[in-house]
Amino acid sequence: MNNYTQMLRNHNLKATPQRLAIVDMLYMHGHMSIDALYEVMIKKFSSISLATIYKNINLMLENTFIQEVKLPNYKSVYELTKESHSHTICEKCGKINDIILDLNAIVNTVSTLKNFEISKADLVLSGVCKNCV
Amino acid sequence: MNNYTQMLRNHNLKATPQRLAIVDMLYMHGHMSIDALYEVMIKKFSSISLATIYKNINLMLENTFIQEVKLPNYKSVYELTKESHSHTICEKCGKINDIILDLNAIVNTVSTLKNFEISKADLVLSGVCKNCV
DNA sequence: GTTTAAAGGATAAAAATTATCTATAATCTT
DNA sequence: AAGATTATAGATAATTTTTATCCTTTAAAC
Repeated sequence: MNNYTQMLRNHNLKATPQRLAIVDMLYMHGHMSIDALYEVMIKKFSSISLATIYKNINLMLENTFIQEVKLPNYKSVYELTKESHSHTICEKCGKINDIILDLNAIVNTVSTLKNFEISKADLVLSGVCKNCV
Repeated sequence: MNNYTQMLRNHNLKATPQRLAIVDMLYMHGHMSIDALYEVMIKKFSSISLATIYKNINLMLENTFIQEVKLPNYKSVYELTKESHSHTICEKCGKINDIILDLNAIVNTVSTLKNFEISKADLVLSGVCKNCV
């Protein structure tokens, strides 16, 4: 039994082949839209329903097994939950990357300045990656 | 002729009453979803079509007269284009606020570290505002 | 005022997402 | 390991969201 099986069960999710494949795809690709996910899944499960993709994505979101990443000008993508991080997106090639940044200074500033208790900071940096300049 | 009339024309948009009202609503409310906008607009223009809202929002986006703000767990909201800024959103009351933060340190770090030319930084801070603690 | 080009409203169409229902498969119990 | 239990997959319909079309009206230019 691989580790995703157990991880899914720990989140009260049955480890179905479809689900394991979704998790596997997200792990391999890093970030995927619903469409992209359906496209790769249909290759493995020729009769998979789009509803199954949606249902599973929503369930996994509720169980914080995965996270939604909202991007300017693009559709949302989904990724496995991991250490808190930010994202870069290349406006030329569309490549999305994780990047771990220390946002403590900013978070602290806002907390004290505005009396706003921050629980989460979502940062997306848009631009041009080194391969596209 | 008020200033929005001229501003719309500068963006090659005819200054129709509906458009002026949309701009006015965005100015007054700061951030509005499509639904919220339609709700207030129907009060002024009892026969306005939802399509008109969508068409205008999309046109104004293309002309960068307004900006879309994508928020975790919420629908997108729209705001008049102004000086670059970040957002806070209260998880209790849903209130969205603008906040001007200096992200230069972070932007520079990423630029040099990852060779990524940043053109835009979208930051949303989720948490609890001072009124909701 | 007349012309013209764009925009509004009504509506249909398309796209995206969610709900329903039944057979099946995963997990639990023994 | 076999049977009982429960959640899930798939098919499909329904709903929601967004866009397109078509014709009439209106803003802006002359």
